[in-house]
Amino acid sequence: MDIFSNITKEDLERMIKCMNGRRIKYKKNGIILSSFQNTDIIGIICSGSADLIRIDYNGNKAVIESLKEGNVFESNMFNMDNNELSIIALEQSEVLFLEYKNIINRCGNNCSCHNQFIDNLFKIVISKLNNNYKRIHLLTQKTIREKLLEYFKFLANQENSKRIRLPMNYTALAEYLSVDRSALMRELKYLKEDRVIAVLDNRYILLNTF
Amino acid sequence: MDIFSNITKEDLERMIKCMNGRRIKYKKNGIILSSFQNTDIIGIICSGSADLIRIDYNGNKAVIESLKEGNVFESNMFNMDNNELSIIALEQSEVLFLEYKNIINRCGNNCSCHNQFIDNLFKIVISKLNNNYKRIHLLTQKTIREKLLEYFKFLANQENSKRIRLPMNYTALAEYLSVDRSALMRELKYLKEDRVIAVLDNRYILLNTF
DNA sequence: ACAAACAAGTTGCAATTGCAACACAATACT
DNA sequence: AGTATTGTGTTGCAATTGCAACTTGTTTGT
Repeated sequence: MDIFSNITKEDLERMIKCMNGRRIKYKKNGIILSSFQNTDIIGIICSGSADLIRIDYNGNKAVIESLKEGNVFESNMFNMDNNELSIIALEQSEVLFLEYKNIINRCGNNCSCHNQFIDNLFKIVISKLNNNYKRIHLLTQKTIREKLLEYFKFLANQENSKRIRLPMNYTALAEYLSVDRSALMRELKYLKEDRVIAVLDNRYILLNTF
Repeated sequence: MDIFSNITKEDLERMIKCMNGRRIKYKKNGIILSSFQNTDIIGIICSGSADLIRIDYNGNKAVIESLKEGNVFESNMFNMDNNELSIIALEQSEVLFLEYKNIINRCGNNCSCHNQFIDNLFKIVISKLNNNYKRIHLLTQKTIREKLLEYFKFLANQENSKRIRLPMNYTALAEYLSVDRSALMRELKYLKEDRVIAVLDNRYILLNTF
């Protein structure tokens, strides 16, 4: 899902001007956005990567969203609660900022590319929403076994096959499911012993139930 | 957050026509939308209430979102995965359907109310996203105690007071945090014993830490 | 006003899980 | 090529949690 899909290069350049676009470079650990600024903007990671993090009342940092090249963030979210949200560059990165009000209230030209842009943006946000619902579904499963099986079934459904490939390593999966890594490994072992799954080489898993 | 805020009644009526609006009444348990239909629409609950539910591979129903009067749902989400999502009326309800394509590609009139509508819609979706991130933050806490305290701190921050009012009952809270209700009650008791919180009459709680 | 339905509160016990502390394999770094 | 870092896999043990089975309040409906 690309924010610029179905938009020609010429239209794009014109539109970026129209939306008061500014490209800014950040060093590693640079603060791309924090709750203190409260401008409504849309940001696009042109190169590099960044994390959207929440700093909670105890000072703990939690990664809410990982942003990679081409990904989009919406600053509107920042003013919602008194939550301290920040976006931090993980490496040397370039970000394109667009003004929210110029996205919503388009210029007089009524260019169709602008509609396409809003369509893309809306679909990106909806897809984020959907990812969240999925994760919530997994997190609300009672046992690690259930979390794993539901996750595997998501993948199997997506790939339309009993043979699935994990898109992340076990350490990351444990974090995603919010369980202890060693406990996850143990449960995987039990699942193998019970012949519910078979782990093939590398990161491939075969589901015996579907 | 109202989808029609800052839009006059006259503009509204015009716009609804423009977006091919259709009002449909449903009986209790009526299917407002299911994954099988794949039209891109925005739905608004005019009266009554409904649940957005996921039916998983075992046939278990999980409520993803509770929709009340004035709330909005986006059917775009339905075509994302092979997930079986449905919206079911919980009581006699009326729903206004608007065509997504007519929302994005506006009519020639270039009316400002249309921009306002897109602004409202976008902010609603962003606020849903934000609610999800909050819930994920709570669900990823390791212990019931941490879940409760983070939840209380959200509320205290929102109300800017150590004295908070729970917006739901304990049964609903246990479900929201995905923990056993009796275990939640037990943890509340421990929190009281440890003087971390004090439970006032009804549903008011006083936080001793902040 | 009464019953029925729902919510709060309690507790023993067993199952699940997190934690700590490892060994070992794979990858990345210089 | 050798070292440092990161990921995998294992296990004992203690802490947390879910479950079951209750009792006691509190609402709601007729």
